[in-house]
Amino acid sequence: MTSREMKNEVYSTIAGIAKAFSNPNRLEILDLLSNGEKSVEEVAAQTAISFANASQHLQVLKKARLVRLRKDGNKVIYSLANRKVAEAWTAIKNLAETVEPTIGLTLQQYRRARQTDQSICLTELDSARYQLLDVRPAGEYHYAHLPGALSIPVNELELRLAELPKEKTIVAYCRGTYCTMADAAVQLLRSRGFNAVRLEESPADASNPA
Amino acid sequence: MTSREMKNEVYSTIAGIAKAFSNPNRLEILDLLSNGEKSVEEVAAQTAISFANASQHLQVLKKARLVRLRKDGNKVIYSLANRKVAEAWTAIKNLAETVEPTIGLTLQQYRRARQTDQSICLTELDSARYQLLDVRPAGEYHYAHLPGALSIPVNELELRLAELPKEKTIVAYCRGTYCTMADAAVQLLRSRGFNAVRLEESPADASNPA
DNA sequence: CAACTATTCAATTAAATTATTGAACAGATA
DNA sequence: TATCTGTTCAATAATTTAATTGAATAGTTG
Repeated sequence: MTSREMKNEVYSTIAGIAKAFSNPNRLEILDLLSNGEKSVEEVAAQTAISFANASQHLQVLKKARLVRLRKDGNKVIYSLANRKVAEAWTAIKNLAETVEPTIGLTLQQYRRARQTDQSICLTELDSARYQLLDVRPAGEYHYAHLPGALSIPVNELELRLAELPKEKTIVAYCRGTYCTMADAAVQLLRSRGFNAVRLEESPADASNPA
Repeated sequence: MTSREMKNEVYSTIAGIAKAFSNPNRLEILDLLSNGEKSVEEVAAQTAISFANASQHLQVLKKARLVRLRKDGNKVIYSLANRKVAEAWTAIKNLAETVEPTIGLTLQQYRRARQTDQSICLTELDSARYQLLDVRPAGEYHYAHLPGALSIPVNELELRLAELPKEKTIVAYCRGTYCTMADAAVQLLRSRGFNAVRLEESPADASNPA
């Protein structure tokens, strides 16, 4: 094996794994799986990806060994292979937001239009004045959640407003920076007379700091 | 802007940047530029990439804003855009080596065959018994190097053996894990009666810890 | 100004990727 | 065993990407 042969093999192998990150649908799937394991069906439902296409992208991620699967009855449940997958994904997100400021501007524009661009950090939280609220599906809350957070999935929120303390500011969070469930929750809560803001961080960020 | 439109735009933008990492030639170029700025000519010479093709890959990296360029006379000099590029590249390398053990095995096989698989860590270094040796081209040494290291480019090594202390073990390093200049240096030094090993780390690793 | 150097651009070809469709398959349920 | 459900596979078409070649460009040197 010559030096050139060794390098070609090594760089090609790494490029093959990096290629798994090069498609927007797969990135969205990685963000989703960062919040807990999901069946193909759920992945397709939670994204705008067709069922067969979601399966195909999951195959690509599997071939790159970025995800694992287990079978549960006739379902196939996918999850991230290990912590380094989320770390690499975070590093790429970080890099992208640095070199391509339009990402931040797009987010800002989306949130400004909904008046949900205000957010507070975990370190500013004071349980006397704030109530953390996890608006993700219950399964994701059970997989991992921030200490002290209440779980009310955004689609049940309207029916369960009574569970929330009127006198505190509600701090809603969801899957991460690019997830919009917390925005919807904040808008709903405000329309019902609550004080509400988004949380700056997400559980996935918190366990995989930048 | 709907939630879906926002997500599509954000994930597509990030995927576009991630795509820049999905080609083996570009990864080799990133490793090269981690060791200091280079002209297109130098990039092509140091890799197995043709001149026009190197230029093309550099354009791709430029479009993804992973590299910057400056003009010097009639040369165009490329360098990494910022620290986060090297950080993301390191995260990807780390991930790849974890999920794809063949990378490590290939490296090991290459070095075993040359008896250069032995290496020592920076923390084990004791300047009374070891002499650090930087065998990269002089320009890369001047861009950044480890404290206490001597600079003798590997292609000049044979003529400059007299500059090395016979009684110490020579610890050679080059561009990084996948660079083979230190292996060549260790082989040459041993054939001339020196004690020599590779250094585990590289300057790029040292300034961008995993 | 002519010749030279370093680089980029344009055109081409071969190969890979993406999304869609519908068929195939494997496990669970009746 | 027949049927249903969740998933994968195979075939296709549209789009991208990669490498090669040679021409074009911009700055420098004689």
